[in-house]
Amino acid sequence: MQSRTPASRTGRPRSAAADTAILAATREALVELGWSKLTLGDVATRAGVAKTTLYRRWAGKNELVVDAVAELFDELELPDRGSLAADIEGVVLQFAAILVRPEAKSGLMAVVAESTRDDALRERIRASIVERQMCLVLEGRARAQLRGELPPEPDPEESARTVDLIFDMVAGAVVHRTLVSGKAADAEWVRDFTRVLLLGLTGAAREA
Amino acid sequence: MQSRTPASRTGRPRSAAADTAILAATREALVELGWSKLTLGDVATRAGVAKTTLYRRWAGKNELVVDAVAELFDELELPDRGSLAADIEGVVLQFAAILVRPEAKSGLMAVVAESTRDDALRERIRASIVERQMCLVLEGRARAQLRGELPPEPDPEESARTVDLIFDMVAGAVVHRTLVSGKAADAEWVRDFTRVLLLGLTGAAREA
Amino acid sequence: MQSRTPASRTGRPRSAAADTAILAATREALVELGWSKLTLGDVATRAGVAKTTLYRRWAGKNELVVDAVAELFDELELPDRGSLAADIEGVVLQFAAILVRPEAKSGLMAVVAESTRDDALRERIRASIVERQMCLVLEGRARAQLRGELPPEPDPEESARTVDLIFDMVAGAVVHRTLVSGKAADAEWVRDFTRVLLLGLTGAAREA
Amino acid sequence: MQSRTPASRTGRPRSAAADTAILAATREALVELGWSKLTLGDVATRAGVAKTTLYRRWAGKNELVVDAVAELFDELELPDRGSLAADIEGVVLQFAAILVRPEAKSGLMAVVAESTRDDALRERIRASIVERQMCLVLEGRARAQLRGELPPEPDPEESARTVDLIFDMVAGAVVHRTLVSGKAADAEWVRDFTRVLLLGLTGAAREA
DNA sequence: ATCTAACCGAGACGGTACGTCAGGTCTTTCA
DNA sequence: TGAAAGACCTGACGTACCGTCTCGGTTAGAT
Repeated sequence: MQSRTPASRTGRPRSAAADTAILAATREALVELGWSKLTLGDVATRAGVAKTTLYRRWAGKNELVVDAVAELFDELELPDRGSLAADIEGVVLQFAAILVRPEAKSGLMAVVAESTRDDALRERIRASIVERQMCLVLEGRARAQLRGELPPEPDPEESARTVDLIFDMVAGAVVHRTLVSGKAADAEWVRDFTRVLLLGLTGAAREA
Repeated sequence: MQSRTPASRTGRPRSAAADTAILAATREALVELGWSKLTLGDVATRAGVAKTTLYRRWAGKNELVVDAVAELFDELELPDRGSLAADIEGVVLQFAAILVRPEAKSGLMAVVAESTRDDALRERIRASIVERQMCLVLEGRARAQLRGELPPEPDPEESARTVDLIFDMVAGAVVHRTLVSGKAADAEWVRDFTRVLLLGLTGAAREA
Repeated sequence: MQSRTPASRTGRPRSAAADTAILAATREALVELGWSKLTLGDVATRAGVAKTTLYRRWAGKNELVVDAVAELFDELELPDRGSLAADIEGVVLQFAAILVRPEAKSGLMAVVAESTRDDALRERIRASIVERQMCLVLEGRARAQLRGELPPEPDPEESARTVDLIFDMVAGAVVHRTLVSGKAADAEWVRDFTRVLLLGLTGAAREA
Repeated sequence: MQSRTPASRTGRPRSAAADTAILAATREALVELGWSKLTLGDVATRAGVAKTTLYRRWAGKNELVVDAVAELFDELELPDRGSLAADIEGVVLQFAAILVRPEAKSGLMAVVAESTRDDALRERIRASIVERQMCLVLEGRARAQLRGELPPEPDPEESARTVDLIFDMVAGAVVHRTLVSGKAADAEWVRDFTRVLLLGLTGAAREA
């Protein structure tokens, strides 16, 4: 997670319970205070932990919040709902359900904003949050190809471009709907969105 | 902009030059320092203005940055490029060109993040940034309907839903591509995106 | 008072009422806020006068408060009570009565403190507050000499020294009692004080 | 001194050197700037200490200056000079020597002025400055009674009144001479003052 | 069975920025 | 042209957090 495994074998081991408590406290503080008013001292107090313990494990607020928020996305799954459309609708609804939770709302955009000036942070976000979502896109496409709903991709390079495009379109639309427009990504919206997306994708695939 | 027009006739009037200098200084500081290290004291110094003058006009960092960033979007236009696809590609490229500028990158996501806990701020963003973009979507659709590329919408309520959807898809995809994925929304990507989007929209319109 | 009579005959004349209002407002603010929390802006507001008007007439807080407090000492008198002891007791009681008023308490010591680093201010205090008190000492001694209670002073230089001494002893004791010890200079204390002082003075005069 | 002895045994202990440095820096700043231009930020800088450290230990400027000035009076002693007159002259000269020092001059009157509106401050002054002086008066009287220069006091209540009176007369006269009249309390003045005071006291004692 | 290294809590440390406020000055409009 | 209104700059205020440090003490694994 955050530890770079300092390869120390001797000495007292770090308390595993502390990690859990700190991340939970971070989410709790995000809900109550939001990103900008969240302070590491407060998180430490909530977690019943000294501030030094916290700094020993995370470099700062950004890294801590990334880890705390990342755990929220662990619950994303892609159960087989029988069709590509149903699969997409299912995962988008799951994704939207996470985004409306205040601990995600407050923290996610903020760390993304910070990551525009901090490459290490961006990489951390990519690895612990974005990567997981990207896997779902790949998995969904593979499943659709098995079903015959999508043709097998001819060119691996173009394939990667398409996956990137789909990912940005899906994630971007849900995030924008939820956090910028401030409206719920409810079942109706998700249905409309999925229809447009799928028609576009199949149409583009037919053209090629 | 920020003034609530106190309608005072007497007394020394506010310096109009100060507003311009402050907003420019804010953008300059955003470029150099980014959102989180930007301080109002520093902005005041850069603008050659007292900190109190700044606080007299803006409630805080958030409001100031919204106004500073909003000015960047004033340059968004929708010249008639002859077809809906060309119009969309044009405006998306403009939008992406703004988003890669560091003053936008640093500030925009941050204020959006803050707005998740501050309704007044969200409304300010909507009025001064989002609204402008939404107008372009409406204008582009009207133009496409005149050209016969899109059918006139039958139901005004569904029409509004569609516009919202398009807007979230366009803005969301570009923002996600640029700020989350951290890749350029270049001509090739925009072409791919536009093709998928238009096929989806026309397909959905045909179904209905 | 504070004006250096710039001998300007033209223009709108200064409002005489303003001076009165400002000094009264200053005393009022001294009572409510004390020296350190008194602000010129607040005084101006209370007096119904613009801050600029105030600065046109006084150089700053110190000068203003000196004038405001000085007016309190205008009421000091030395009615003939028939004996030196009674005269002293009378004037000391008057002096103490002024010192317990909050507008004097708060302001007097503060401007004296400031005057330790500002000779112009010390001179202003001397001229408008101390001088008046010193006159009473001189007047009282003259009256006592007429009555035969004190011998005429032989040496003018020694005479001045004695007056200074008496003045410091009287004023100092009352001020210390009231403002440092924080106890009332009531009739009993004044009687005790006067007895010691007079016995000392007459004893010293007899020795010489 | 300023600490309320929170009796916390854990955590990093407070730096004892900081206290010394801060109080010395305060006196230095008093000499250079005087009370009104002294700022806590400047004191912190001079002491090589953070402003927060300063605020952690003292509630504000007043409390800090009281402690800084109080240390000046630690050097007051009452060596046995053989007679009451000599004892008084000695201590008064010591007292005057402290009062002419600019760090005392600037600070003492100012905190007394502030104390007229702040009972906690008055008590702090009493405990750390006035009390010490009062002890000298008591000690001097006891010594004089041993020598037979003063009669033993018959009534404890009247005794306390007399001590208070003497204290206000001595301290008040010296302070007034030095800070209000702005003249030196030199050997000659002290001799004159002591003669008058002693004649008054012995005369009053004889009467009783 | 005791080292001993790394952990833990508490909290003081030097700093930076905050948002407010007062001191003075300057620039309007009004009377 | 003075007075009122109020915006302006300067700079101190007291607070909150930052990230680091120094404590006294605890908890394992290694000797």
